[in-house]
Amino acid sequence: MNARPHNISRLSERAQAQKERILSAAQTCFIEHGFHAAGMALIAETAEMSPGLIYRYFDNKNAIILAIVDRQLENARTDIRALHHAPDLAAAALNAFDCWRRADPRLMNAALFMEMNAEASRNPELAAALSSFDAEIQKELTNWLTAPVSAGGKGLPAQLAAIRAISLKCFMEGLTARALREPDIKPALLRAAITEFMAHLTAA
Amino acid sequence: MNARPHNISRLSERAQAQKERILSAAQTCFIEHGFHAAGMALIAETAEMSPGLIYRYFDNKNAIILAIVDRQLENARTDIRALHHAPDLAAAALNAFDCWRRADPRLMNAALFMEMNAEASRNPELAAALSSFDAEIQKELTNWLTAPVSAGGKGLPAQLAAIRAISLKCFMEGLTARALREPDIKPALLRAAITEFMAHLTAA
Amino acid sequence: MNARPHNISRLSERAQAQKERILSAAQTCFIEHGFHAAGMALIAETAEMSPGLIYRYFDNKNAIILAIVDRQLENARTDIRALHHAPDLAAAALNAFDCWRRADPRLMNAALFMEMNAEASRNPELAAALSSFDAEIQKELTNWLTAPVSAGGKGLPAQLAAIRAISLKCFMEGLTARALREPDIKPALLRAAITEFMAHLTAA
Amino acid sequence: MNARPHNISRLSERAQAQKERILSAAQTCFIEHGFHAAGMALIAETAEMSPGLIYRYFDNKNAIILAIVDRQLENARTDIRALHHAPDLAAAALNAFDCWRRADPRLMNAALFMEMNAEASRNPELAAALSSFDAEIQKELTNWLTAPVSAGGKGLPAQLAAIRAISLKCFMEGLTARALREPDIKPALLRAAITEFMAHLTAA
DNA sequence: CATGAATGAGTGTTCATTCAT
DNA sequence: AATGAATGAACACTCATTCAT
Repeated sequence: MNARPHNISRLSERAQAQKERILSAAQTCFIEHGFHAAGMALIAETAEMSPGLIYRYFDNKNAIILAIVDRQLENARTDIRALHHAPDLAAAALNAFDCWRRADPRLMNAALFMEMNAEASRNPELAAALSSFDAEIQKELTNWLTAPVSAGGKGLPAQLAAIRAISLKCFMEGLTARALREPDIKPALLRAAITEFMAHLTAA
Repeated sequence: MNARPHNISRLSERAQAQKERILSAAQTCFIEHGFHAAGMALIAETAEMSPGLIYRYFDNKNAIILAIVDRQLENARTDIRALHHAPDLAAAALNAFDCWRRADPRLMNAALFMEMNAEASRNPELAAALSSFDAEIQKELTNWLTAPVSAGGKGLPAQLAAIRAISLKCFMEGLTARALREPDIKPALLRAAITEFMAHLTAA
Repeated sequence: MNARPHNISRLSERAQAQKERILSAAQTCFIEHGFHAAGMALIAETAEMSPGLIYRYFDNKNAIILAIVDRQLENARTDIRALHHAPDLAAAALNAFDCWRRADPRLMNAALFMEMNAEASRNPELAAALSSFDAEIQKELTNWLTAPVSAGGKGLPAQLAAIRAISLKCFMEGLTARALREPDIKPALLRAAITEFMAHLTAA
Repeated sequence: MNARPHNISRLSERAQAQKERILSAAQTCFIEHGFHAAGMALIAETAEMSPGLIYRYFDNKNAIILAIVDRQLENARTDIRALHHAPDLAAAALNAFDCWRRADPRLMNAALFMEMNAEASRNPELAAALSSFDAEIQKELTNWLTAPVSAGGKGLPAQLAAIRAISLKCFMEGLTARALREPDIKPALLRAAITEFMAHLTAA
């Protein structure tokens, strides 16, 4: 009766699972070796499949890179949104810092973030993805900073909110570099820096 | 008698000049194409010498990358020191932003900075260089922030200065990402964000 | 009792139909892309079946090529026979020229003819097929040229007929190359050349 | 004194010799396996060099194919010109037939001719080369057929000469196919066919 | 009978590195 | 000291063929 739809669904599920497997493997490889040094053969081996099979699911290596970036951006979006409604902003930022240090293939990762930025300066498609993501984040942050306090916002005037959003992006992205260069930074210091900055950020 | 030392010295001078020529060429190529995409043939051509000759002065491509990173860090050090004595911090930061956007082969460059960070996450030697550089900068910034106003400092207590130094590093490195992703950001907005942050940074 | 034969016959019929479907698809693909550039996936798609299924009917791609060549030769045979009884030889040759230029998947095609000849120089099986086809054509042409005029022939002595048959084969096959290299040749010129040659051919 | 020019000349000589070595190897491979089936690795091995080295002398495989075709066309041009001044046209044509059968890498070869034609239907650059060659030959043949007998020509009117040139191209190219399909054709028969056709061709 | 996911050897091409000169 | 021709392993990618379902 519904046998056919069920079958179709299962096939599609499998394809999706395969794509996921490839992306996870690719992310692991990219973090470990970089976009260029991670060869398709290594990705295939990591994904436990033949190199040829990857091309059934992705047109080429660049498509994989783009998909990875999309995934990372999606994670970043989630992080940002969590930031909005966090009762304790500083705690949320500290948690993000912790994530960045780790190499969990499902999470945003500092090294990958650097690689993405570097690669974008030569890969226009990737640059476009990052650019549109950036605009999106800017808007979201501004919305949050302008929203009335009663709605969980910070009630800042629009002009100031735009400026503060830029500041916040700078600070958070700079934190990414910290996660790479001082992964063992004294938590108390880092917390203090973040807390202080967040206080400044949301001040009227 | 002293003919030999004299000769050696002249040879050494020449060797140094050759190394310099290679590094300049390499930096130009790396900024324009990235570490991976810039081939030895291109570097050799840019340095106006044969590919083979490069290997008389550097063991391999990686050694060149290391040397370039050292050079960039030296540049960054100079920038930082200039920042200290700048009458107008915000103006200095804005100027730095401008430099990053450009691909001037003699200057620190945002894309190369990202590439360095990405590469460091796989190359321990490079990571160590960046780490020690980081510590150095942290110290220098702290010194500046703790120095009495009469000495051009900001007169902050040591504990607070350390925290603010971290903040400043975050902000400035985040600015690097901005230079890549929003090279055409409205200058007024950027200036406002920087000015505001700097005021916060040096507040008691 | 006769259920089985009946079944077998029906299966065989179906198998034949499938083979036909594959060959038609393959011919279309080969004409459009050549033997090498036409992949099994494309042939399968054109035949509206899965790649795997093709291997139930043909051992490998080469077997398909062989079968296609056989088909093309059969077409050529038919063309030749039609030529015999044509009231106007030149018109028939001109018509053939037109067919060769086109990429009609059901007709002999100039590019495919070249590819066949090229491939035959490496594939003995194919060479043998072409050779025996050639002998057959030679015989048929000779018969036609020696047959009395009353029987639609040209009434030439056997020795001369053999020579003229060779000439005709040369000319017609050369026409194939013309179809490829000068598909837009002025029809009047071509017609004149063909007419003149045909007159020479059948002269006593 | 002239040491440098001499050196330069010798280097250039070497490069030329290498190109020649590659082309000879490639031609051998192409004749034996076809343009597609002959891989760069095989060509390199045949030329007794590494695959990478080939790319110092040719941009890509297609450039090699084009160069081979140019070489073949140059040979064909020579053949055609020899045909003009031959006291015995038929003998010259028979000699050409003999060359085509052989696989001498320096001579025009029937199998390669077929491959060229087949490939041209997919390779526009190659098609253009063949097309311009064809126009050149047409002109040369027409010149010869219209030239006064006193100048070694055949003294035909221009219109007729154009038609006969087409006929000759057809016949000679058809002969190519004969060389492939009936390499062991009875020489007497072939000579008779050629002689007869040539007589027709040059008749007023 | 039929599918299409999967394989893996193969493709043309690149490039860091070496070495005879 | 300097060259640049030469290497060969690696790269991203393709495709005829197989096989579990």
